[in-house]
This record gives sequence, structure tokens and C-alpha cells, in this order.
Amino acid sequence: MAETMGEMKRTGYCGNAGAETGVFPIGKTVTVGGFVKKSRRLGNNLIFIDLRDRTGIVQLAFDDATPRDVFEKALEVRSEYVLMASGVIRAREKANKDIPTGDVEIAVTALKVLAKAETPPFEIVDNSNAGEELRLKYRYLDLRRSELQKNLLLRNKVTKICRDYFYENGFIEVDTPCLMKSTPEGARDYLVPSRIHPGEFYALPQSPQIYKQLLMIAGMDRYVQFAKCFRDEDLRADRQPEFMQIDLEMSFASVDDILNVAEGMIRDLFAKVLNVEIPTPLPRMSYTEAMERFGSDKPDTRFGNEITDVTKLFSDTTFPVFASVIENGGVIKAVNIKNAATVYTRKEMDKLTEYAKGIGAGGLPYIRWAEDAPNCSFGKFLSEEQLSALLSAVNAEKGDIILFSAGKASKALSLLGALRNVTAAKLGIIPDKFNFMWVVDFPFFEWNEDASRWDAMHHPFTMPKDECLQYLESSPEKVFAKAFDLVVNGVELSSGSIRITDFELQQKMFSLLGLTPEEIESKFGFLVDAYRYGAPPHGGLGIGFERLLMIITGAESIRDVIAFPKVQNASELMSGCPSPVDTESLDILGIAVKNG
RNA sequence: GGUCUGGUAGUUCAGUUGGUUAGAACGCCGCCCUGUCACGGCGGAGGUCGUGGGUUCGAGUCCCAUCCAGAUCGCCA
Repeated sequence: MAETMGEMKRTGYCGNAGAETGVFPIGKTVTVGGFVKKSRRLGNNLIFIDLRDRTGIVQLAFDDATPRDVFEKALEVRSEYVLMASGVIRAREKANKDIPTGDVEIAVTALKVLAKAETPPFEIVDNSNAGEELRLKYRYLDLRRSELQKNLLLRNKVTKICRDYFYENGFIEVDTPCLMKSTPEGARDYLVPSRIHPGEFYALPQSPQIYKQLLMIAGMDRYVQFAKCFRDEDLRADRQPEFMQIDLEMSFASVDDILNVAEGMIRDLFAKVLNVEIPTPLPRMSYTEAMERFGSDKPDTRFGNEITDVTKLFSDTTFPVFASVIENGGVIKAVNIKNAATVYTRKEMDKLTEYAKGIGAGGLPYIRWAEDAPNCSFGKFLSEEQLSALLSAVNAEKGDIILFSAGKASKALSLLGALRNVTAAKLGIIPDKFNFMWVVDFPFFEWNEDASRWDAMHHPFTMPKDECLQYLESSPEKVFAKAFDLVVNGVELSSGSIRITDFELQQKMFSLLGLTPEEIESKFGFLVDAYRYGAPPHGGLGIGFERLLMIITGAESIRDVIAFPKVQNASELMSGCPSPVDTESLDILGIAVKNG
């Protein structure tokens, strides 16, 4: 049986100790509690124990002045035991400069072993090299490590700063339901069966989109919520099936008003958390420009190597691949990867070509200028004049590699955009800084090849730009939306828009997107109806909270900023969910599960 | 659904062309040690080589299947 705390009362944290801190100065009698990080026995009359809590580590000292029964107890202590210890803060004989409390120790006079602990399956140390699979199975042990504790404490701090910011700016936090109506557009819903209505289902929210719009109709004026969102899609290093979104909506607001509020939060946050000044207003770039220059709607602007259109230079080319692309109305794009020739040897170029093929390229034509003369993979189709015109068009110098992509503009650009990113990472040319920007003026529609119809690029409640309304029926490709993304270092942090508040326009958008009146009624009837009763102009955005934390902490995986994350197949290794349920539970819900 | 990487003591890894009893470090256990803090010294325990088949006189090693984890493409209005 372990001991109880009894009359022992904790007076502070391990991290409070230190001659300089003033909280636990030398001479003070203190009581702390924590986990044993390490015990060092130096003989029959000297033991040191490092005790750890979420604030830090303090050294407990047991020597020949320690009451013998306390010393005997300390002899039995092992790693990860939970202790409470009382004693006097005193200076160490020799300070340890590696830890903040390293100049003092607690001369222990009373000790309680509140819980023994089995040897953990992996050592609980900073910079643990234990595999993530194992650490996730014992997540509660992994979370004892200061690395993850720091992330959770930071997460808490960021939440607090953001909440304060929105409170001060007149936002009201409203909780919206987690059990809501399934709307099969967009990501797959997580479904929740209804017992009272057998065969019917709720959906977990992909975002509180519809509710926050209704809150504007309700006159809440400015809403914010730290909203759990759920999407049943495949996971990535920065994607979990459930995640947090800082979700906000504002009435009587223009695009500028929304961007101002959001970038004010970013500025405030980075100043308070990282002491980094983010200059506002943030740069803004149209979707079209971002695609043309960077081949991405979330460009990483921390480095150059921008894309150039070289279609004209190939207007009379004999290179069959390019000639046929141009004939079919396609384009030729090029990107000059500066100073890449040393790293990108012929062998590395083969690898890069394979990568390009893997993301949908037919091949990867390139010019590699390593030696005195540039070497072109399609050189036999290129005259001296064409080559030099090309090199000058992309400002090529010796040491550069020029990559080409031919085809439909959007595809050619996004391919080079991806290559621009992977090469920059490999070359190590990406500086350590925060390049925030807004990408604005997204196209409203996106042609869906498979279904042969126009889909909404953002969502169907997005307001088209005023000057584009005339093209809605005639040329959907010319319609741009009052939609915007917040991008930092090539990561999409946030997405938002001004919403349609006009009942008739909303009906029209739905029908352009191919929804029949019956579908509109069954899926969004209540929302469309709400707009009949008067809606202030409004818009808002949702900020991916974990992605924001990843940027702030520099975490490589979203799992590092979530207490209990799921692994790639969307299961949780610790509890083993999802898991089968008994047939009785299913019967109540009127559900039968197919086996195999 | 596709592609790629990995799976060997508790942990992180090594393991040659297929060949005797599968190694190291850390951790763990025991003894010693009065100022350690990556404490130190001596000794010890610990393995169905992810799983199932196959090839072979012989498989951690080769082949097939499968499971688990990661990265990525598709997907994520």
C-alpha cells in the first residue's frame, strides 16, 4: 500500500526552487510533489533524487543529517515513483548550470511515497528516441516529457491570448451543436446514429459554418468559437480527423474588416508568445498571381525560384511533347532552381523525375547547367538561339537547374510549385522566419472533370465579387469570390469568405452548382429559409488551431500539439478506438454490420 | 485505393554471400560507493528476429501473403 498525503500540504512547484527566483529562496522550508526523474545513490549516507513536475526539476538531497527513516525510504525509491517531500532549500556544494534550479537543493526532512511505479516501457527523457508508436500507446507517459508538456502549456497560453483578443474586440463566444444535420458536400461526415429515430443519423460538424451564419441572422453581430471539427478523410502530418478551429463570423463586415481582425490576432499572438513582430497589414496576393508566380494557392514566399511562362519561346518548337501541348491550348512553364546543380546530380535528377511522375507529370524536361555548357534533356530539339533565349528568360546562370512543365496551365503550375518546394527543402535555402500573407480573389467555381459540372471551390454560401455577378451564367470561369486564405510559409492556416445574404442569389448559386430545388430544400432548407427573414451582410473565417500551434512550436507533426492524437489509420493506439460494439447496442440503434 | 520507408532484448539499433550459442548501448535487477547531476565500479537477468506460409541440409538474412507504424499522391466544399 502506498502512503497517503495525510497532513502534508504542497507549498509550491519544483520549478519554484532557486536562489534567484525568490519564490523558494535559500532557507525556506518547502513541500513539493512530483515524479522521480532519476535517483542517484552514492553510498549508504548520500542519495540525490531529481523530482519532476510540470514546472521543472528540483534535486532532493538525503545525507547523514537526514532522519534515518526518511533515508531508508529514499533508498527504495525508483524512477517515476510519485513523491511528496518537505525540507529546507539550501545551496548546492557545486551548482548545476544546466537546469534552472541547479543552484539549490531540498534537504529533505519528510518524505511520502504516494505511488510506486513499474519501470516505464520507454525512458521518460527529453529528446526521447523511443518510437512514436510506443509513445502513443502510452501517451500518458509520453505527456510527462517536458517537450510535450511545453506544447500543451503553450496551447493553453495561445488559447487564452486569442480568447482575450476576441473578447476585447467585441466577439461573443457561442457553442454550437456537435450533433447536427449531415450535409454530404465537402469532406465525409462522421455519422452518429439516432436511437430514438432508428435508421437516422446526426453528423459531427466539419465546421460550425451553418450555425455561425445563423447566429449572424440572429443578430449576435460578432461570434467566435474554439470549435471542434470532424472530417472523415485520410490523415496527414498536419491533418487529424478531429481538430480545433478558431471559428469567427462578423456582421456588417467587408473582406478588409475580417482580414484586419484576423491579422490583429496573429500580430498580438506572435508578439506575446514568441516576441516576434509580425508587420501588419499582411501582404495580399490574388489567387491568380500566387498560382502564376509560385504554382500554389498557398505559396511559400520565404525563398525565390519563381515560375516563368515560356510558352512563346516554344511557339515553333520541334520538341513533340511541347508542340502538341501548345497545339491543344496548353502552356509551357519553367522554374529556375538557383545553385542546384551541385546537389542535383544526374542521379538526383532521376529521382526528382520519379517524384514528378508520382504527382502526375508525364516526365520532367530540364536544363542542368553544371559544367561550362548547359545540358538540356531535350537538347536535340533546341537551337542555340532558343537555348540562350530560354536561359535569359529565366535569368539562368552556371550552377542552376531549370525545370519545365507543359500542359493545362493549372496543372503545369501546380507541378512546378510542388517541385519548387521540394527542391528548396533539399537545398536548405529556406530561411527561418514567418512569412504571413493573404491569398485573395479565389475563383468561385472549379470544374469537376469526373462529374462534368462546376463545384464551389470554397463553399456554396460564398459571395461572388460584385463585378463578377454578370458572368454567373455565361462564363462561370470568370467569377471570382470574396474568399481568402491566410497562408504562412506555404501552409494554409485559415480560410474564409463573405457569405451570400441574398435569398434569391443563394438559390441561383445552388442551382448553378447543380442542386435541384428538392435537394436544396432537404439539405439547406432551414438555412435558405432563414435568409428570408433579413440577414446583415456578414463573413468570417476559421483558423486551423493545431496548424497555428505547429507553426509557433516548429512541430513537424500535428500529433505533437494534441494531447491524445490519432494515428494515420485514424485509430487511437492507447485506447484502441474505434472498436466493435456488442450486437445489443447495435440492435437498439437498428443497425446491422456487414462482416468481411 | 496507389507509391515509398521501417518492424531483431524493456528501448534505440547492428547483424557480412543463407551457416556454430543472434550482439552493442541505454534501461532493468543485485552488490560496492559521502557531493552526484548522462554519477562511477563489479556482476546478472533479459530474444517465438511483427505474423503466417514457402524455398533450402540449414532462414533474422531469399520468395509470397498479411498485420502494424510513418511519409506521400488521390482525398480534405
